[in-house]
Amino acid sequence: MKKDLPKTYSPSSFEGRIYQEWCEKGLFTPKIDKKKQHYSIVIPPPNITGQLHMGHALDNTLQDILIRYKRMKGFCTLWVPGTDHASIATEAKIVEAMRKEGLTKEDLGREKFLERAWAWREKYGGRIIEQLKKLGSSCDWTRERFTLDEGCSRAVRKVFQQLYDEGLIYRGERIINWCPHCKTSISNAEVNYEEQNGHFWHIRYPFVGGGGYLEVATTRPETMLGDTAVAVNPADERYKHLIGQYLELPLVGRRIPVVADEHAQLDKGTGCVKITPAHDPNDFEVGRRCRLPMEVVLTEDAKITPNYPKYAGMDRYEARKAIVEDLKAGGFLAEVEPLTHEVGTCYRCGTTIEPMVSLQWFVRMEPLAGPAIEAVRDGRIRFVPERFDKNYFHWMENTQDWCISRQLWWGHRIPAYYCDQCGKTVVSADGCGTCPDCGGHMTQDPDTLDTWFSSALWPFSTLGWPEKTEDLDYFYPTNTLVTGYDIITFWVSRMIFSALHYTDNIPFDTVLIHGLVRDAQGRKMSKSLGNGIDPLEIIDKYGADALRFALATGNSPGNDMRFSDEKIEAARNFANKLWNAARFVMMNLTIDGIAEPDPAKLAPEDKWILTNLEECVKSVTSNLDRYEIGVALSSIYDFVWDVYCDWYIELSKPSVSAGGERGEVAQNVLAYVLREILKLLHPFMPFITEEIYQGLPGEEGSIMVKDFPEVREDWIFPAESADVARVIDVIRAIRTRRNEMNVPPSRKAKVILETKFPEAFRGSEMFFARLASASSLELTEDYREDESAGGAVRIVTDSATAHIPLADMIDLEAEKKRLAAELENCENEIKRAEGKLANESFVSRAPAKVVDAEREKVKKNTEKREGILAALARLN
RNA sequence: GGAAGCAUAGCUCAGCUGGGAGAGCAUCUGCCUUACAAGCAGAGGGUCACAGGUUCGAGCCCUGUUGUUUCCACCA
Repeated sequence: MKKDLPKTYSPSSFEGRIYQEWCEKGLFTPKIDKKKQHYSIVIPPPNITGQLHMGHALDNTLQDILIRYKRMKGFCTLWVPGTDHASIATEAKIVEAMRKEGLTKEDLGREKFLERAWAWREKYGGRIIEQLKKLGSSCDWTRERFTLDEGCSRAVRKVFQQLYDEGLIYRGERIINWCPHCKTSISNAEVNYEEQNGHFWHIRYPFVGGGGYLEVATTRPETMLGDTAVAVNPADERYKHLIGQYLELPLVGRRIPVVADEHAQLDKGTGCVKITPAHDPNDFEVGRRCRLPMEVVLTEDAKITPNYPKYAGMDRYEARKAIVEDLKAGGFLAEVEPLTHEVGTCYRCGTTIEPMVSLQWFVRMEPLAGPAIEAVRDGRIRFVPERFDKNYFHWMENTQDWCISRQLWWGHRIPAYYCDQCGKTVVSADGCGTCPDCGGHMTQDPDTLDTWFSSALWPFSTLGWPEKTEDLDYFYPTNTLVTGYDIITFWVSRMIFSALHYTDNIPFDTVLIHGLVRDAQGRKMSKSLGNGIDPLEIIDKYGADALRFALATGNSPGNDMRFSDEKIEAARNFANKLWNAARFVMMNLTIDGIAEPDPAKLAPEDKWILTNLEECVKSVTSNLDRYEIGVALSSIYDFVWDVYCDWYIELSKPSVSAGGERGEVAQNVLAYVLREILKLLHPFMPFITEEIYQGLPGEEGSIMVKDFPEVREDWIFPAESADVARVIDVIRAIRTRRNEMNVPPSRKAKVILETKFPEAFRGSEMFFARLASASSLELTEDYREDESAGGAVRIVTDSATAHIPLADMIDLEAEKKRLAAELENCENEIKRAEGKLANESFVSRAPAKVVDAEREKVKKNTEKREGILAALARLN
């Protein structure tokens, strides 16, 4: 129903209401129609501990734009929402909260702890969902999922068992990354390397029974307690003869052999490497090759074990100090060099990780990686922008086995059971109470799985897999996955190999990668810097539409962007502009519905705006189809502001106020184009477009389920458009001239237009009156100076010369100069274009379109030159 | 040690398959022209990092250089 809009644009007054209406009408829930093509997206599930930040806002804005666009394009669309249990992050928060109460996990016990965790999830898990709603996300909330819900858990257990049965999951003692703060193993992908200042300590290891020493160098002297050998390269002439001899480990007194191993490099350090198989990944490998014993010297909180009474209980850094002191005192320390090196840290808490030998579960990656690489290589899955596939290939090709067990309680408990009596291991998705061999009691593995193990299944577990559900059948594989480049290795790659292995299908066909949202200075937003911008505050102040606009505009796939006050203000201003344009249209509407414009009745300016609209539709559509969301949006911005508002609304005013049939036609075109604009813009700015749409006369239902504009080739009118462009050119030229001469708009003046295109200007009196301060407009093909007027200002375009009798304002000399400059300009243009056209190979090789454009330039500039020369002649 | 991105107006960034460089903000000038001062009408401002190459034609493609950011990697 037609209604007038409030005078000021205040998004907070309608955004909440509109979102609620969409929900109540169930518009986010698709009706499965097998005749229609599906388009589905699964949300990258935010952590339940999380609050909406700018990264989420960007990620979800992009997804919502795609989903809304496809929905309007007639696809059966589904956007599956949900949250991630985020085992480490959540458990850490709960432990932290408990610590404030003076409690530990162990005080509570597993069961009570999990009760707390679920309560936490109850309390905070919904928070981020509410925040996504404020952003306008059109997710199907009836299908909301959680990585730890029953369905996802079943999928996880099933996958685990299948992989185990196939021999792709194994349990073994390997060196893993241990976080002494989180007290769990983490995968290689979860380790961040940071440059740190350290030292290179050179230590002398004496030979057993005297006779000199070998010098080794290490960055971690405290691990020497666990040394079980020193390695030299078998090709190293300096040490070759010493292989097989024994050294006495300083401070400990253990006899350790000198072994030969390629790991020791001739040109590095002293060429001798101390080997600590239990606390270094390389040494672990050396230990296996040389069958060395493993000596564990650190506990799970990174303190020295009781086996070394002198240092027992010291944490690794204290122990380092003490041991260095003792080495020095014992005369074993040869040298200390300063050194910067990369140190692994926990991606969650930043603590320096400790490589340790530990019994853990692993996924064998090599057999899974091959097909995953193939799917991207053969184009079944495409990264946008393409360059990220290099990233992906590199990781996939070099990936090592994935450590999936975590010493945490919050998560999917590993479905492996061990017999208390005979030690048999049973892996079963359905649980196992008694030992199939001896009937003994089975105890389930206490560990849980890496959070990413369940997220890896997300695209199909959320659709019901392993059940054969209708959703899975219809919506899978999904189409676009939208995520940041920082998460390709953690998540995207794992979804790909998981999907290929379990569902025999790709999880999605396109991965749209976006960058990070940085602050106005280009810094990463972070808690420690305190430079984070809260999207919710932005929404409160400027509206969700403005936030979405600011995030979507001027940004291309894969690139970082900065967020600043200027950007969000510009976005809000655009919303305000649209609001006011709509307000103008509605104030002037007397028709009770919007009809298809009838070409027979249209004025040239109507045809001009429709032609421009079609160009805009073309640009928006093709750019959205190529995921160029920012470019698509700026096409709309330009059309709305520079074409529709600045020109068409102004050009339509005379018709609208004149009324009658012409008035109604103009009204209808105004409203029609506005409605198409709203549809084009709806995916980007859903709230304001819906609010305005609801006020249009004769429109029923929500804009979000209307058809997206299609290009209408029959509404492109090149001839009339060119004529209107001529009028606009002349008006612009007059404005510029008047501005230069400081003539106030209040001073009206007669305009005599000398033109060879009188048809183009016929009927444009009102345009010149309103937009070029003309008191009257006279058209002539053969201008003769009215001597009594005493001279006039001449304004020359390629299609007309405007003569304006503002004799008293003219500075003759300045006028001559200006015209001379314009003439020179014009002649340069002609020379340039003619030069090009004189070039034989240009004319023969360049496309006809380009050559014609050059010819057209010559023609236009030649016409313009004539006008300028005539104007100059009159000055003398 | 490998790999990638970026370098365009004072600032922040667009620039689609190569066909005479654009926006927002900032600056300057003039306007309350009843949709909008969150606005209107104008103006100024660029050797598209540098050096070569391919091409009739290069911001765009190729090579190298410089600066910068990021990712990956087991450096004792």
